[in-house]
Amino acid sequence: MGWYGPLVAMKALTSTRGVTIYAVAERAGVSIATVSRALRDPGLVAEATRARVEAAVAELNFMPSRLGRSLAEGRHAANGIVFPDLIGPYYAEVLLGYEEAAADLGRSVLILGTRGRADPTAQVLDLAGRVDGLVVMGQTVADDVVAAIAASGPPVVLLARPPVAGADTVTAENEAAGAELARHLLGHGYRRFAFLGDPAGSPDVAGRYAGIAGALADAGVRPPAPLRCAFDVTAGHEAAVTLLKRRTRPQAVICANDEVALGVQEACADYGLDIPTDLALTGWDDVMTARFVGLTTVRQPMRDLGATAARWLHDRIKERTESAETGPARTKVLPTQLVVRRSCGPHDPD
Amino acid sequence: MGWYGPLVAMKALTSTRGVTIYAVAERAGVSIATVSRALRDPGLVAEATRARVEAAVAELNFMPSRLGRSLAEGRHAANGIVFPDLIGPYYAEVLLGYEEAAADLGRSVLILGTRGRADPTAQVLDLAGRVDGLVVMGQTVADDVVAAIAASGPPVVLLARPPVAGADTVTAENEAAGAELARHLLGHGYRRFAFLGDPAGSPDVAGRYAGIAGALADAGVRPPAPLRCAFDVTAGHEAAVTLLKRRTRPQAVICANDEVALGVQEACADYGLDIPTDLALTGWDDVMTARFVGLTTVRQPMRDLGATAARWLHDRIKERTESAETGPARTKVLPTQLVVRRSCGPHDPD
DNA sequence: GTGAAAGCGCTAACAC
DNA sequence: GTGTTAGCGCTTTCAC
Repeated sequence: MGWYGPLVAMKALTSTRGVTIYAVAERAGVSIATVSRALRDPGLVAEATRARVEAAVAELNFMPSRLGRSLAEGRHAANGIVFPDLIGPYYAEVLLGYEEAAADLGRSVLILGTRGRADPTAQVLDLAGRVDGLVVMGQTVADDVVAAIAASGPPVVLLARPPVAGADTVTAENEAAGAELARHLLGHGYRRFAFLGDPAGSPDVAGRYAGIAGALADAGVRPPAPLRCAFDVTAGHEAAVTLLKRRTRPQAVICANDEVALGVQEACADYGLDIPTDLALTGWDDVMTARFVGLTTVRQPMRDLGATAARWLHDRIKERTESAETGPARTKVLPTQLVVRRSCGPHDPD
Repeated sequence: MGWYGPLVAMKALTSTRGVTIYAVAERAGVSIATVSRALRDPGLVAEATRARVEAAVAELNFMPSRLGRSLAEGRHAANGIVFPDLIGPYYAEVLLGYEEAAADLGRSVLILGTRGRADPTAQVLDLAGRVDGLVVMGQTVADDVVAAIAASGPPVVLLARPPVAGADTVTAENEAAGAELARHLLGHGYRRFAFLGDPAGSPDVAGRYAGIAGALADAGVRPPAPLRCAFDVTAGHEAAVTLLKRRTRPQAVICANDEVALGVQEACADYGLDIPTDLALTGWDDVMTARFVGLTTVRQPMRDLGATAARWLHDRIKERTESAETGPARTKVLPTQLVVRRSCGPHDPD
């Protein structure tokens, strides 16, 4: 904005803290209204006046207060995003896509991780009061909270979470990809499966499991009950230990995400089991490690998820600003892609 | 705060948008001052009055405006953080540590990625105007901008970046760990080294290179000139291709971070070179993939970096609020740890 | 082209 | 214990 001229200049006069528009006006010998105009639309002010204002701004090192401005304008020029956690590459990538797109649209980004806190409601509501629009990911707050915000707070876009009335929703394809993955494994000849992950813990996982179970059932194979575990390497490792102790061992282990699969891989190493010879293994997300260890997985467009959410939010905010009609809630499902590597078994080199 | 009772309630009366403290006061039959008191220090208000206020708050679904509150209080209750990028696990982990600690201290977090934009100054200054304290990481903005903010804006804590007058600094140990790494490799018997990464592009890398070069020189080995490359897998891959074309091949390749090393590993696979037989390889950071591919590296306390910065910032903010004396700038170097795995060569099983 | 003044929604003296 | 009122720093009619 204004004060990037004599950067290493003054800090005297008004004791530096809080150089207000009044000080600038006084120094320039004009009214605060003129200063405001000169700053936000120089065309409205006479050449000479503007020069004086600019000089005063530079000399006083003036930076308009965002708070004052926002209060007067009735907007924050900021967006928020709520995510369950930041552990693992998935959320970081989504966040990256979101921040990038939001910044391009000239908006600051506020983040809030709920990391399984008992009741993040208060924090989410607080966040809602700081932004012009809010993205809510996965299992972070209850539907009624989302609905309440969407109804009487800023617009909300849901990410990787089932739709709620009044909010747009962006997700990645889960069910069809799950089915495709299952069919691929069936093609390898496997008939005994295990599923590691908690469908109840995440809408995404629920979708993946549904697709997998459906495809297996269609092939006359009884879908495995999910072996519930958290979303990280340690949980996967532990779940695998449980699994490997059972009397009949599965031929293929399908995991809710890549990190769980990596935990399984660790456990197999401990037990002297070779992947894929002794056990086929698949993950989900296609994080960097998956590529380096040859893990078969399903790639999600993580950055795109974030970027799409940012753009949709922007639409809604504009809609409101221009007091246009509020369009109906939108839904978008971004495509995912099966990535076959060596962990699911041998393939003909073609 | 107030309005989490009848969540799915009203949205009428004041057209839902902007239920102010005046509306609550009117409905409760009291003054706005009383409403304010009832909300922020119930003890100051008579039992019966408070009940009426609370009822009004609930019925109107009132949520105090952050903007109004912040303007009156003269604080944002928010912290900011500026980072070069969010690609790769490193920054995400630091951010995680920061957000977590900040949230525990009751502060919201604003993020800003500069991702190599030409001049992020304006954005950083804008951010500075939205927060009570700011963390600035690595190579994002010039020193004079940092100094200007620290002098006449909110307190600043520097992260993974050389000290600037007026700001605290938190970094991870680089030089000593670099030396230790180099000595370890010398212990393997290697004498021909390569260094992949750009010391000029990051203070961290500069420190690592300095430590490595020093230790090599001490051992009578001429330090390699850095083969400059960016901080990601692709860059590492490309740099490795250049390197492997040279007439004399190094015995050990030391990389500025893990992702560069992973790129080298890829390139070696393409060239049919085995690690560590044909080439020893090391990274830096100890990201998840490093563990799974057996990469020797140096572990950084990434979350701790973020958490420490958050706490220091909190100290400074409190200092200012309580108009206490401003203590002298602090500096902290968090310890790092050499993690030896198979990529640097065979070790005696002990 | 410029100034005066009315807010934006809240907090905190200061009275009563 | 409660009400009045003066800001907090800016934007934006409405006059001149």
